Amino acid sequence: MQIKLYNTLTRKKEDFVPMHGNEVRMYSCGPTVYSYAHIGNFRSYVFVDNLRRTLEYNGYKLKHVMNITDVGHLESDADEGEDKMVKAAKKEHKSPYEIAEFYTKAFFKDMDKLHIERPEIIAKATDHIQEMLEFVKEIMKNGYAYETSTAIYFDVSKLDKYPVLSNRNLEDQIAGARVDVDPEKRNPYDFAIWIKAPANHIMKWDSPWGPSYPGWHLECSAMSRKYLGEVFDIHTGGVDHIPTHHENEIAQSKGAFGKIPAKTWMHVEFLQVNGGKMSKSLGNVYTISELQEKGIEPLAFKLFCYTAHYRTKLNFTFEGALSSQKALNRLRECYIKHKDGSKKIDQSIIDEYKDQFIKAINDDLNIPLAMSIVWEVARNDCKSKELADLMLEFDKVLGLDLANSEDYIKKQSNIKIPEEIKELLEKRKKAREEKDWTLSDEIRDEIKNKGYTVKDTKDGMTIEKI
RNA sequence: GGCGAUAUAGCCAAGUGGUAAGGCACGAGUCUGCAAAACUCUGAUCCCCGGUUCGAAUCCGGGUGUCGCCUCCA
Repeated sequence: MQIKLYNTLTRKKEDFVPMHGNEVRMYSCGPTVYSYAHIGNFRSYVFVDNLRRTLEYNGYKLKHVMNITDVGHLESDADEGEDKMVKAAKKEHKSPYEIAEFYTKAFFKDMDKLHIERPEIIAKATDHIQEMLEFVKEIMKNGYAYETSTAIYFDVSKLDKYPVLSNRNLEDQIAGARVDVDPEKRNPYDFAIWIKAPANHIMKWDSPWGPSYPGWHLECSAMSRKYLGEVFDIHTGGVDHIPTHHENEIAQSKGAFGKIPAKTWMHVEFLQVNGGKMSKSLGNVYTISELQEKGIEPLAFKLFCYTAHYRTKLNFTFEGALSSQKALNRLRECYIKHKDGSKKIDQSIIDEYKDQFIKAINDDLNIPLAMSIVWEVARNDCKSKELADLMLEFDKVLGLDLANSEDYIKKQSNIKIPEEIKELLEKRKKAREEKDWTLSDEIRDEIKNKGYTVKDTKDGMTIEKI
Protein backbone atom coordinates (compact mmCIF):
# COMPACT_ATOMS: atom_id res chain seq x y z
CA MET A 1 0.00 0.00 0.00
CA GLN A 2 1.24 3.46 -0.91
CA ILE A 3 2.85 5.41 1.93
CA LYS A 4 2.09 9.11 2.13
CA LEU A 5 4.42 11.45 3.99
CA TYR A 6 4.17 15.16 4.67
CA ASN A 7 7.05 17.08 3.16
CA THR A 8 7.96 20.40 4.77
CA LEU A 9 9.68 21.43 1.56
CA THR A 10 6.49 21.29 -0.51
CA ARG A 11 4.04 21.68 2.37
CA LYS A 12 2.06 18.73 1.08
CA LYS A 13 1.47 15.08 1.79
CA GLU A 14 3.20 13.20 -0.99
CA ASP A 15 3.34 9.63 -2.22
CA PHE A 16 6.61 8.24 -0.95
CA VAL A 17 8.77 6.51 -3.55
CA PRO A 18 12.38 5.66 -2.64
CA MET A 19 15.13 6.67 -5.05
CA HIS A 20 17.01 3.39 -4.84
CA GLY A 21 14.55 0.56 -5.33
CA ASN A 22 13.72 -1.16 -2.08
CA GLU A 23 16.23 0.77 -0.01
CA VAL A 24 15.28 3.91 1.89
CA ARG A 25 18.12 6.26 2.75
CA MET A 26 17.42 8.63 5.57
CA TYR A 27 19.23 10.97 7.90
CA SER A 28 18.13 12.10 11.34
CA CYS A 29 19.59 14.98 13.26
CA GLY A 30 20.81 13.45 16.49
CA PRO A 31 21.66 14.85 19.90
CA THR A 32 24.30 17.30 20.98
CA VAL A 33 25.85 15.30 23.77
CA TYR A 34 26.61 18.02 26.30
CA SER A 35 23.89 17.02 28.77
CA TYR A 36 21.11 14.47 29.31
CA ALA A 37 18.54 14.40 26.54
CA HIS A 38 15.07 15.33 27.77
CA ILE A 39 11.62 14.01 26.96
CA GLY A 40 11.12 16.66 24.29
CA ASN A 41 14.17 15.35 22.47
CA PHE A 42 12.88 11.84 22.86
CA ARG A 43 9.53 12.66 21.34
CA SER A 44 11.52 13.32 18.16
CA TYR A 45 13.30 9.99 18.36
CA VAL A 46 10.07 8.14 19.07
CA PHE A 47 8.78 9.69 15.86
CA VAL A 48 11.89 8.58 13.96
CA ASP A 49 11.38 5.09 15.39
CA ASN A 50 7.79 5.05 14.12
CA LEU A 51 8.99 6.17 10.72
CA ARG A 52 11.66 3.47 10.56
CA ARG A 53 9.28 0.77 11.70
CA THR A 54 6.52 1.88 9.33
CA LEU A 55 8.93 1.72 6.40
CA GLU A 56 10.13 -1.70 7.52
CA TYR A 57 6.55 -2.91 7.99
CA ASN A 58 5.98 -1.98 4.36
CA GLY A 59 8.92 -4.12 3.34
CA TYR A 60 11.61 -1.51 2.80
CA LYS A 61 15.24 -1.91 3.80
CA LEU A 62 16.79 1.00 5.62
CA LYS A 63 20.05 2.83 5.45
CA HIS A 64 19.63 5.31 8.23
CA VAL A 65 22.26 7.68 9.58
CA MET A 66 22.10 9.62 12.81
CA ASN A 67 24.76 12.05 13.92
CA ILE A 68 26.18 12.62 17.35
CA THR A 69 27.16 16.26 17.69
CA ASP A 70 30.24 16.45 19.85
CA VAL A 71 31.67 19.70 18.53
CA GLY A 72 30.62 23.00 17.01
CA HIS A 73 27.11 23.46 18.37
CA LEU A 74 27.24 26.93 19.83
CA GLU A 75 24.92 28.20 22.50
CA SER A 76 23.12 30.30 19.94
CA ASP A 77 22.31 29.18 16.44
CA ALA A 78 23.27 32.70 15.34
CA ASP A 79 26.99 31.89 15.59
CA GLU A 80 27.24 33.37 19.05
CA GLY A 81 28.23 32.10 22.43
CA GLU A 82 30.42 29.25 23.48
CA ASP A 83 30.55 25.73 22.08
CA LYS A 84 28.09 23.69 24.16
CA MET A 85 30.58 20.85 24.50
CA VAL A 86 33.37 23.13 25.67
CA LYS A 87 31.13 24.85 28.16
CA ALA A 88 29.96 21.57 29.66
CA ALA A 89 33.55 20.36 29.85
CA LYS A 90 34.60 23.39 31.84
CA LYS A 91 31.65 23.06 34.15
CA GLU A 92 32.25 19.39 34.87
CA HIS A 93 36.07 19.64 34.85
CA LYS A 94 36.42 17.03 32.15
CA SER A 95 37.59 17.02 28.57
CA PRO A 96 34.97 17.58 25.87
CA TYR A 97 35.62 14.01 24.71
CA GLU A 98 34.85 12.60 28.14
CA ILE A 99 31.67 14.67 28.27
CA ALA A 100 30.67 13.39 24.85
CA GLU A 101 31.31 9.78 25.75
CA PHE A 102 29.40 10.00 28.99
CA TYR A 103 26.28 11.63 27.56
CA THR A 104 26.35 9.54 24.40
CA LYS A 105 26.17 6.43 26.55
CA ALA A 106 23.37 7.94 28.62
CA PHE A 107 21.52 8.83 25.45
CA PHE A 108 21.59 5.31 24.06
CA LYS A 109 20.64 3.85 27.39
CA ASP A 110 17.45 5.90 27.28
CA MET A 111 16.93 5.00 23.62
CA ASP A 112 17.08 1.33 24.60
CA LYS A 113 14.61 1.83 27.42
CA LEU A 114 12.24 3.31 24.89
CA HIS A 115 12.80 0.39 22.52
CA ILE A 116 13.89 2.73 19.79
CA GLU A 117 15.69 0.95 16.97
CA ARG A 118 19.29 1.93 16.35
CA PRO A 119 20.07 3.58 13.04
CA GLU A 120 22.32 1.51 10.79
CA ILE A 121 25.03 4.17 11.01
CA ILE A 122 25.82 6.41 13.95
CA ALA A 123 28.25 9.16 13.01
CA LYS A 124 30.24 11.28 15.42
CA ALA A 125 31.07 14.77 14.21
CA THR A 126 34.65 14.65 15.47
CA ASP A 127 35.31 11.53 13.39
CA HIS A 128 34.44 13.42 10.22
CA ILE A 129 36.48 16.60 10.40
CA GLN A 130 38.25 15.83 7.12
CA GLU A 131 34.97 15.35 5.24
CA MET A 132 33.74 18.64 6.63
CA LEU A 133 36.91 20.43 5.65
CA GLU A 134 36.53 19.10 2.10
CA PHE A 135 32.98 20.38 2.08
CA VAL A 136 34.11 23.86 3.10
CA LYS A 137 36.75 23.87 0.39
CA GLU A 138 34.17 22.96 -2.25
CA ILE A 139 31.85 25.71 -1.11
CA MET A 140 34.73 28.20 -1.17
CA LYS A 141 35.80 27.04 -4.61
CA ASN A 142 32.30 27.54 -5.95
CA GLY A 143 32.24 31.08 -4.60
CA TYR A 144 29.52 30.60 -2.00
CA ALA A 145 31.65 31.51 1.01
CA TYR A 146 34.14 34.11 2.14
CA GLU A 147 36.70 34.51 4.87
CA THR A 148 36.57 37.06 7.68
CA SER A 149 38.91 37.57 10.61
CA THR A 150 36.88 35.09 12.69
CA ALA A 151 35.36 32.52 10.37
CA ILE A 152 34.40 31.27 6.94
CA TYR A 153 30.92 32.53 6.22
CA PHE A 154 28.38 31.19 3.79
CA ASP A 155 27.10 33.95 1.52
CA VAL A 156 23.34 33.42 1.30
CA SER A 157 22.95 36.16 -1.33
CA LYS A 158 24.69 33.87 -3.83
CA LEU A 159 21.81 31.39 -3.69
CA ASP A 160 18.92 31.46 -6.13
CA LYS A 161 16.59 31.33 -3.15
CA TYR A 162 17.00 31.55 0.61
CA PRO A 163 15.19 30.43 2.66
CA VAL A 164 13.41 27.53 0.93
CA LEU A 165 12.03 25.53 3.85
CA SER A 166 10.40 28.26 5.87
CA ASN A 167 8.17 31.01 4.55
CA ARG A 168 10.06 33.93 5.90
CA ASN A 169 10.62 37.35 4.52
CA LEU A 170 14.10 38.04 5.80
CA GLU A 171 13.88 41.81 5.55
CA ASP A 172 10.81 41.89 7.76
CA GLN A 173 12.49 39.54 10.17
CA ILE A 174 15.47 41.78 10.55
CA ALA A 175 13.36 44.88 11.02
CA GLY A 176 11.69 43.43 14.08
CA ALA A 177 14.47 41.38 15.56
CA ARG A 178 17.35 42.29 17.79
CA VAL A 179 20.15 41.00 15.67
CA ASP A 180 23.67 42.13 16.37
CA VAL A 181 25.18 42.08 12.97
CA ASP A 182 28.82 41.19 12.62
CA PRO A 183 30.21 44.09 10.55
CA GLU A 184 32.37 41.67 8.57
CA LYS A 185 29.33 39.70 7.40
CA ARG A 186 28.07 40.58 3.95
CA ASN A 187 24.47 39.68 4.72
CA PRO A 188 22.79 39.43 8.11
CA TYR A 189 21.77 35.83 7.43
CA ASP A 190 25.19 34.63 6.39
CA PHE A 191 26.30 31.88 8.74
CA ALA A 192 29.61 30.40 9.82
CA ILE A 193 30.54 27.09 8.25
CA TRP A 194 34.04 26.99 9.65
CA ILE A 195 35.16 28.91 12.72
CA LYS A 196 38.64 30.09 13.58
CA ALA A 197 39.59 28.95 17.04
CA PRO A 198 40.81 31.44 19.62
CA ALA A 199 44.29 30.61 20.96
CA ASN A 200 43.05 28.90 24.13
CA HIS A 201 40.22 26.96 22.46
CA ILE A 202 40.23 23.26 23.37
CA MET A 203 38.66 21.62 20.32
CA LYS A 204 40.40 22.67 17.12
CA TRP A 205 41.92 21.22 13.96
CA ASP A 206 44.44 22.38 11.38
CA SER A 207 43.07 23.91 8.22
CA PRO A 208 44.08 26.28 5.43
CA TRP A 209 42.66 29.00 7.69
CA GLY A 210 44.62 28.03 10.75
CA PRO A 211 43.48 26.09 13.81
CA SER A 212 39.70 26.04 13.71
CA TYR A 213 36.55 23.99 14.15
CA PRO A 214 33.42 23.25 12.11
CA GLY A 215 30.11 25.07 12.28
CA TRP A 216 27.21 23.02 13.54
CA HIS A 217 25.26 22.83 10.28
CA LEU A 218 28.25 21.54 8.36
CA GLU A 219 28.49 18.16 10.05
CA CYS A 220 25.10 17.01 8.84
CA SER A 221 25.84 18.09 5.28
CA ALA A 222 29.20 16.35 5.21
CA MET A 223 28.16 13.13 6.95
CA SER A 224 24.90 12.64 5.10
CA ARG A 225 26.72 12.93 1.79
CA LYS A 226 29.43 10.53 2.88
CA TYR A 227 27.03 7.75 3.81
CA LEU A 228 23.91 8.43 1.77
CA GLY A 229 25.09 10.26 -1.32
CA GLU A 230 24.42 13.78 -2.51
CA VAL A 231 20.66 13.34 -2.60
CA PHE A 232 18.83 10.86 -0.39
CA ASP A 233 15.21 10.11 0.51
CA ILE A 234 14.29 11.48 3.92
CA HIS A 235 15.74 13.99 6.34
CA THR A 236 14.18 14.30 9.81
CA GLY A 237 14.41 16.66 12.75
CA GLY A 238 12.44 18.82 15.16
CA VAL A 239 10.46 21.83 13.92
CA ASP A 240 13.08 24.04 15.53
CA HIS A 241 15.52 22.86 12.87
CA ILE A 242 13.45 24.26 10.02
CA PRO A 243 14.40 27.95 10.05
CA THR A 244 18.12 27.69 10.69
CA HIS A 245 19.76 24.29 10.83
CA HIS A 246 18.04 22.60 7.92
CA GLU A 247 17.82 25.79 5.90
CA ASN A 248 21.57 26.10 6.20
CA GLU A 249 22.20 22.46 5.40
CA ILE A 250 20.33 22.98 2.17
CA ALA A 251 22.35 26.13 1.48
CA GLN A 252 25.62 24.26 2.06
CA SER A 253 24.71 21.40 -0.23
CA LYS A 254 23.65 23.82 -2.94
CA GLY A 255 26.93 25.63 -2.48
CA ALA A 256 28.99 22.46 -2.69
CA PHE A 257 27.17 20.49 -5.40
CA GLY A 258 24.10 22.45 -6.41
CA LYS A 259 21.37 20.23 -5.01
CA ILE A 260 18.95 20.07 -2.10
CA PRO A 261 20.26 17.00 -0.23
CA ALA A 262 16.99 15.27 0.64
CA LYS A 263 13.73 14.83 -1.23
CA THR A 264 11.46 14.62 1.79
CA TRP A 265 11.95 16.75 4.92
CA MET A 266 9.98 15.68 7.96
CA HIS A 267 9.68 17.64 11.19
CA VAL A 268 8.24 16.73 14.58
CA GLU A 269 6.33 19.30 16.57
CA PHE A 270 7.31 20.22 20.09
CA LEU A 271 6.35 18.53 23.27
CA GLN A 272 4.97 21.19 25.57
CA VAL A 273 4.74 21.00 29.32
CA ASN A 274 1.59 22.22 31.08
CA GLY A 275 0.51 24.06 27.98
CA GLY A 276 3.73 25.98 27.46
CA LYS A 277 7.29 25.71 26.42
CA MET A 278 9.69 23.38 28.11
CA SER A 279 12.50 25.53 29.40
CA LYS A 280 15.29 25.32 31.87
CA SER A 281 14.33 28.59 33.49
CA LEU A 282 10.85 27.24 34.28
CA GLY A 283 12.40 24.06 35.67
CA ASN A 284 10.12 21.83 33.61
CA VAL A 285 12.73 20.01 31.56
CA TYR A 286 12.38 16.33 32.42
CA THR A 287 14.56 13.35 31.61
CA ILE A 288 13.52 9.74 31.14
CA SER A 289 15.07 8.88 34.50
CA GLU A 290 13.05 11.56 36.25
CA LEU A 291 9.88 10.10 34.76
CA GLN A 292 10.87 6.68 36.05
CA GLU A 293 11.35 8.10 39.52
CA LYS A 294 7.75 9.25 39.39
CA GLY A 295 6.53 5.80 38.41
CA ILE A 296 6.28 6.37 34.69
CA GLU A 297 7.98 3.72 32.57
CA PRO A 298 9.85 4.86 29.46
CA LEU A 299 7.48 2.76 27.38
CA ALA A 300 4.52 4.51 29.01
CA PHE A 301 6.03 7.78 27.80
CA LYS A 302 6.28 6.27 24.35
CA LEU A 303 2.61 5.33 24.50
CA PHE A 304 1.86 8.84 25.69
CA CYS A 305 3.48 10.15 22.51
CA TYR A 306 1.01 8.02 20.57
CA THR A 307 -1.96 10.05 21.76
CA ALA A 308 -1.11 12.83 19.30
CA HIS A 309 0.01 12.99 15.68
CA TYR A 310 3.68 13.89 15.24
CA ARG A 311 2.89 17.15 13.47
CA THR A 312 0.80 18.55 16.31
CA LYS A 313 2.02 19.89 19.59
CA LEU A 314 1.57 17.48 22.45
CA ASN A 315 0.95 18.76 25.93
CA PHE A 316 2.85 16.76 28.53
CA THR A 317 1.49 16.60 32.05
CA PHE A 318 2.21 14.05 34.75
CA GLU A 319 -1.52 13.35 34.88
CA GLY A 320 -1.41 12.48 31.20
CA ALA A 321 1.72 10.38 31.52
CA LEU A 322 0.23 8.41 34.41
CA SER A 323 -2.89 7.75 32.37
CA SER A 324 -0.65 6.29 29.68
CA GLN A 325 1.06 4.15 32.29
CA LYS A 326 -2.31 2.67 33.23
CA ALA A 327 -3.23 2.23 29.61
CA LEU A 328 0.05 0.42 28.94
CA ASN A 329 -0.56 -2.01 31.76
CA ARG A 330 -4.06 -2.70 30.48
CA LEU A 331 -2.75 -3.24 27.00
CA ARG A 332 -0.37 -5.84 28.41
CA GLU A 333 -3.20 -7.55 30.29
CA CYS A 334 -5.27 -7.62 27.12
CA TYR A 335 -2.39 -9.18 25.23
CA ILE A 336 -1.95 -11.90 27.84
CA LYS A 337 -5.67 -12.68 27.83
CA HIS A 338 -5.60 -13.14 24.09
CA LYS A 339 -2.46 -15.23 24.28
CA ASP A 340 -4.04 -17.53 26.84
CA GLY A 341 -7.40 -17.52 25.06
CA SER A 342 -8.73 -20.61 23.34
CA LYS A 343 -11.36 -19.13 21.04
CA LYS A 344 -11.00 -18.95 17.30
CA ILE A 345 -11.50 -15.81 15.30
CA ASP A 346 -12.47 -15.46 11.68
CA GLN A 347 -9.58 -14.64 9.36
CA SER A 348 -11.64 -11.99 7.60
CA ILE A 349 -11.82 -10.00 10.83
CA ILE A 350 -8.05 -10.18 11.23
CA ASP A 351 -7.60 -9.01 7.66
CA GLU A 352 -9.96 -6.11 8.22
CA TYR A 353 -8.00 -4.99 11.29
CA LYS A 354 -4.73 -5.25 9.40
CA ASP A 355 -6.12 -3.25 6.56
CA GLN A 356 -7.30 -0.45 8.85
CA PHE A 357 -4.00 -0.41 10.72
CA ILE A 358 -1.76 -0.10 7.69
CA LYS A 359 -4.05 2.53 6.20
CA ALA A 360 -3.58 4.59 9.35
CA ILE A 361 0.19 4.32 9.61
CA ASN A 362 0.76 4.79 5.88
CA ASP A 363 -1.20 8.00 5.97
CA ASP A 364 1.67 10.15 7.20
CA LEU A 365 2.09 8.03 10.34
CA ASN A 366 -1.31 8.48 11.90
CA ILE A 367 -0.35 6.58 15.03
CA PRO A 368 -3.24 7.92 17.18
CA LEU A 369 -5.70 6.49 14.70
CA ALA A 370 -3.71 3.25 14.53
CA MET A 371 -3.90 3.02 18.32
CA SER A 372 -7.68 3.12 18.24
CA ILE A 373 -7.53 -0.02 16.09
CA VAL A 374 -5.04 -1.63 18.46
CA TRP A 375 -7.48 -1.02 21.32
CA GLU A 376 -10.32 -2.59 19.36
CA VAL A 377 -8.19 -5.68 18.89
CA ALA A 378 -7.07 -5.66 22.51
CA ARG A 379 -10.61 -5.41 23.86
CA ASN A 380 -12.17 -7.82 21.40
CA ASP A 381 -14.31 -10.33 23.33
CA CYS A 382 -13.05 -13.26 21.34
CA LYS A 383 -9.94 -14.13 23.34
CA SER A 384 -7.80 -15.90 20.80
CA LYS A 385 -4.17 -16.57 19.97
CA GLU A 386 -4.68 -15.06 16.55
CA LEU A 387 -5.48 -11.69 18.08
CA ALA A 388 -2.45 -11.94 20.37
CA ASP A 389 -0.32 -12.51 17.28
CA LEU A 390 -2.00 -9.60 15.58
CA MET A 391 -1.11 -7.36 18.52
CA LEU A 392 2.49 -8.46 18.19
CA GLU A 393 2.41 -7.72 14.50
CA PHE A 394 1.16 -4.20 15.17
CA ASP A 395 3.82 -3.89 17.83
CA LYS A 396 6.46 -4.15 15.10
CA VAL A 397 5.46 -0.59 14.30
CA LEU A 398 4.67 0.59 17.82
CA GLY A 399 7.71 -0.88 19.56
CA LEU A 400 6.06 -1.27 22.96
CA ASP A 401 7.63 -4.66 23.65
CA LEU A 402 4.25 -6.30 24.14
CA ALA A 403 5.83 -9.72 23.62
CA ASN A 404 7.30 -9.44 27.10
CA SER A 405 4.10 -8.24 28.75
CA GLU A 406 4.23 -10.93 31.43
CA ASP A 407 7.72 -9.93 32.49
CA TYR A 408 6.74 -6.29 32.92
CA ILE A 409 3.74 -7.20 35.02
CA LYS A 410 5.77 -9.63 37.11
CA LYS A 411 8.43 -7.00 37.62
CA GLN A 412 5.83 -4.60 38.99
CA SER A 413 4.43 -7.05 41.52
CA ASN A 414 7.69 -8.80 42.26
CA ILE A 415 8.91 -6.55 45.05
CA LYS A 416 10.66 -7.38 48.25
CA ILE A 417 8.23 -7.58 51.12
CA PRO A 418 9.58 -6.91 54.61
CA GLU A 419 9.19 -9.61 57.26
CA GLU A 420 6.81 -7.56 59.39
CA ILE A 421 4.45 -7.16 56.45
CA LYS A 422 4.63 -10.87 55.76
CA GLU A 423 3.59 -11.56 59.34
CA LEU A 424 0.67 -9.15 59.04
CA LEU A 425 -0.41 -10.87 55.85
CA GLU A 426 -0.31 -14.21 57.60
CA LYS A 427 -2.42 -12.85 60.48
CA ARG A 428 -4.90 -11.38 58.03
CA LYS A 429 -5.17 -14.64 56.15
CA LYS A 430 -6.13 -16.38 59.36
CA ALA A 431 -8.67 -13.71 60.25
CA ARG A 432 -10.25 -14.08 56.83
CA GLU A 433 -10.47 -17.81 57.19
CA GLU A 434 -12.34 -17.21 60.42
CA LYS A 435 -14.47 -14.58 58.67
CA ASP A 436 -13.36 -11.97 61.18
CA TRP A 437 -13.88 -9.08 58.79
CA THR A 438 -13.26 -6.38 61.38
CA LEU A 439 -9.80 -7.68 62.21
CA SER A 440 -9.11 -8.30 58.52
CA ASP A 441 -9.90 -4.69 57.66
CA GLU A 442 -7.86 -3.40 60.59
CA ILE A 443 -4.81 -5.29 59.41
CA ARG A 444 -5.38 -4.03 55.87
CA ASP A 445 -5.31 -0.45 57.19
CA GLU A 446 -2.18 -1.18 59.19
CA ILE A 447 -0.43 -2.52 56.13
CA LYS A 448 -1.58 0.51 54.17
CA ASN A 449 -0.05 2.78 56.79
CA LYS A 450 3.22 0.96 56.28
CA GLY A 451 3.07 1.72 52.57
CA TYR A 452 1.54 -1.35 50.94
CA THR A 453 -1.79 -2.12 49.35
CA VAL A 454 -3.43 -5.51 49.82
CA LYS A 455 -5.86 -6.85 47.27
CA ASP A 456 -7.93 -10.00 47.59
CA THR A 457 -8.21 -12.11 44.49
CA LYS A 458 -9.51 -15.58 43.75
CA ASP A 459 -5.99 -16.94 44.14
CA GLY A 460 -5.37 -15.24 47.46
CA MET A 461 -3.90 -11.92 48.47
CA THR A 462 -1.60 -9.77 46.38
CA ILE A 463 0.48 -6.93 47.71
CA GLU A 464 1.78 -3.79 46.07
CA LYS A 465 3.97 -0.98 47.23
CA ILE A 466 2.17 2.35 47.17
C1' G B 1 6.79 44.14 15.01
C1' G B 2 7.18 39.89 11.34
C1' C B 3 6.17 34.70 10.29
C1' G B 4 3.75 30.15 11.37
C1' A B 5 0.50 27.00 13.98
C1' U B 6 -3.78 25.88 16.75
C1' A B 7 -8.96 26.23 19.26
C1' U B 8 -13.14 19.15 19.32
C1' A B 9 -16.37 16.10 26.15
C1' G B 10 -12.97 17.04 33.09
C1' C B 11 -7.81 15.82 30.86
C1' C B 12 -4.65 13.86 26.43
C1' A B 13 -6.56 13.95 21.57
C1' A B 14 -8.19 11.40 16.12
C1' G B 15 -11.30 13.02 12.39
C1' U B 16 -10.58 18.21 6.14
C1' G B 17 -17.85 18.23 3.11
C1' G B 18 -22.74 13.78 4.73
C1' U B 19 -25.14 14.05 11.30
C1' A B 20 -18.17 13.23 16.09
C1' A B 21 -12.02 7.29 16.74
C1' G B 22 -9.32 5.97 20.94
C1' G B 23 -6.93 6.45 25.91
C1' C B 24 -7.39 8.36 31.04
C1' A B 25 -10.71 10.27 34.83
C1' C B 26 -15.98 10.61 36.65
C1' G B 27 -20.79 8.07 37.31
C1' A B 28 -23.78 3.35 37.13
C1' G B 29 -23.69 -1.89 37.11
C1' U B 30 -21.42 -7.12 37.44
C1' C B 31 -18.06 -9.50 40.79
C1' U B 32 -16.47 -9.14 46.26
C1' G B 33 -17.95 -10.05 53.39
C1' C B 34 -16.30 -4.92 52.23
C1' A B 35 -12.68 -2.66 49.26
C1' A B 36 -9.29 -2.90 45.20
C1' A B 37 -8.50 -4.98 40.45
C1' A B 38 -11.05 -6.69 36.18
C1' C B 39 -15.22 -6.40 32.92
C1' U B 40 -19.82 -3.91 30.85
C1' C B 41 -22.60 0.54 30.10
C1' U B 42 -22.99 5.91 30.11
C1' G B 43 -21.13 11.66 28.08
C1' A B 44 -19.56 16.44 23.39
C1' U B 45 -22.88 19.17 17.50
C1' C B 46 -16.89 20.54 17.60
C1' C B 47 -14.18 29.13 20.48
C1' C B 48 -17.60 33.41 18.53
C1' C B 49 -20.01 35.97 14.22
C1' G B 50 -21.13 35.87 9.08
C1' G B 51 -20.83 33.35 4.20
C1' U B 52 -20.57 29.11 0.38
C1' U B 53 -23.42 24.37 -0.01
C1' C B 54 -29.04 20.15 -0.45
C1' G B 55 -25.59 19.32 3.63
C1' A B 56 -19.65 21.91 7.41
C1' A B 57 -16.19 20.42 13.22
C1' U B 58 -14.31 19.90 8.20
C1' C B 59 -14.29 25.28 2.81
C1' C B 60 -14.17 31.06 2.73
C1' G B 61 -14.17 36.00 5.42
C1' G B 62 -13.95 38.60 10.11
C1' G B 63 -13.19 38.38 15.35
C1' U B 64 -11.21 36.34 20.06
C1' G B 65 -7.95 33.08 22.82
C1' U B 66 -3.63 30.03 23.17
C1' C B 67 1.18 28.36 21.50
C1' G B 68 5.77 28.41 18.79
C1' C B 69 9.82 30.65 15.87
C1' C B 70 12.49 35.20 14.67
C1' U B 71 15.81 36.54 20.36
C1' C B 72 20.29 31.20 25.83
C1' C B 73 17.21 26.60 26.68
C1' A B 74 14.59 21.29 21.09
